[in-house]
Amino acid sequence: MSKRVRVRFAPSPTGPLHIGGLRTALFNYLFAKKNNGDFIVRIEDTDQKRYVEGSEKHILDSLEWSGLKIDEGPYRQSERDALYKEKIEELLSLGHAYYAFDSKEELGLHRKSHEKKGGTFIYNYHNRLKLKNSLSLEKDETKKLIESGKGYVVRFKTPKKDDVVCFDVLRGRVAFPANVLDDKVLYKSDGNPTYHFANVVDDFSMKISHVIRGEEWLPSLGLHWLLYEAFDWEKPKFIHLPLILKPVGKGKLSKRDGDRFGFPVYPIKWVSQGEGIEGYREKGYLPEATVNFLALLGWNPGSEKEIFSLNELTKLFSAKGLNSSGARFDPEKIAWFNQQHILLASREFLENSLQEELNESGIRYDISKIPKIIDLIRPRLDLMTNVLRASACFFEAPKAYDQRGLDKLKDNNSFKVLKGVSVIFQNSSEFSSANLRAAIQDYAKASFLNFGTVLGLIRMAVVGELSGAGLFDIIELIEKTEAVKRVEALADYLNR
RNA sequence: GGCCCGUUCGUCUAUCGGCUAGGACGCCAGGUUUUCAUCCUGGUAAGAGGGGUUCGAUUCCCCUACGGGCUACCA
Repeated sequence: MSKRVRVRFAPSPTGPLHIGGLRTALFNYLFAKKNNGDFIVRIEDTDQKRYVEGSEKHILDSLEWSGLKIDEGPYRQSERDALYKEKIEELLSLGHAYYAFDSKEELGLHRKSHEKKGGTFIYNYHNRLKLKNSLSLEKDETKKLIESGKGYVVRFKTPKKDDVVCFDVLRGRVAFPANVLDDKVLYKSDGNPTYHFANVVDDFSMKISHVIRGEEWLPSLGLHWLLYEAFDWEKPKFIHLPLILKPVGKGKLSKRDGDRFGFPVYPIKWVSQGEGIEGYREKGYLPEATVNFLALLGWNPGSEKEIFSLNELTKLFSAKGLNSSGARFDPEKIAWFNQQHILLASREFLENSLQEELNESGIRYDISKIPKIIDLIRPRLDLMTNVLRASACFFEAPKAYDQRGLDKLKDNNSFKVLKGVSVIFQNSSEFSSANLRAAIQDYAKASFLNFGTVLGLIRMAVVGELSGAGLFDIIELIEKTEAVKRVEALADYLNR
């Protein structure tokens, strides 16, 4: 029997979750669900300086909105201090770690002087004996420094070897020359573990089977690998996901790109210091569409199908379909996914969305007409935020007329034509779409009018612009009194 | 600078050595809808460059170029 699949999404609460983070969470989730495993969330809050109030909530709310259900957690590293203390003691006694007393200033100086010479300062076996630490100092000196309260860090004692050979599921063998790996700080002088240490300890203690994370972690794989070996722990499998790149220009997608390109970078709204930045949810995107788009950015199902629900994705997902190169974020494609998912959305959902908007705006409506309205506006809906706009003509007379459209349409005869239409409407015995259409058709023919022009005028009267759902369907729905009123209104407007 | 990863249409991608290089978004044209949208049909457009290996390379290897990431007592 193979090991139970357990994956984790491990964000740090240093700000809102962005769309790239959501994708990492999504791939973890899909992998877990596909393999009947557990999706665990762990908040990596070991750096109290960078902690941002509200970000943990934003992360969790974003996951919930996206439909990613957490099986375990959220754990918080800040609540697991005892574990890390125990493990660092263990590593120290194993001789794989040591105390270091070099000040930040001293290290900064070293770094600077190396940089000047075009090199990089690396703290490891080739120079650690020349630096201030428990390996270079006498035992009692070390003890004195520890007890002095001036602060110390615990560093990893990188073994002296040629190559650290690691394996990544997507990339295969990845080797790092050991001499470029430095003795990373494992425990900070503030008494907290660093990311690297807490991360490895937690992944092991939580029995994580697959570490699925962003490619930005690939360079630290060597360190993590050595850490597992130092503890003699069995390693998880590692999958480093390619990064999401900006739509245009250089670099990876960042939190500031949203403003610049005019598309959201957060799943849901982020509020800080009274200022809110809208997310996909607020901009009218469906979570299904957002998830679908993200899933296909760097992964493919091996077929030509593209539209999937989250549930379908959990059945189809395979790490094999993951690819290893960075992908540019395409706002136009996510818009298309949204449209496709609106086309597929349940009637109830769309009805409720419309009713909510109507209630909020205080618009009175006939509930029995809602289903028909949804049918008419659905293929015209791109963003959920447009439900009201798309259905406005069913509830209210146009507040204004599209002037350019009207100018093209109207002539000296328009007033008369509209009056004629008004009479036909009033005399219509069966006020149905088909009937009305036939009546107007006859009217145009008998009066030697261009049917399209007549239709345009009526549409202008009813909708206020030359677009929207089938004209006679709208008219049937708004019923005779309202239809006549609107036609008369435009006639009056033209007669002024 | 050093280390690591990557490179197929403008963008997301398929291809597990045999290719007339397939699909999707976008764009363009046509059709349906007397509008708009949806939908349908067609078109546009690609394996970075140079070396190998091979009967045959987009596919495997090397070099170069380009892109990306990392290089903190941040994650």
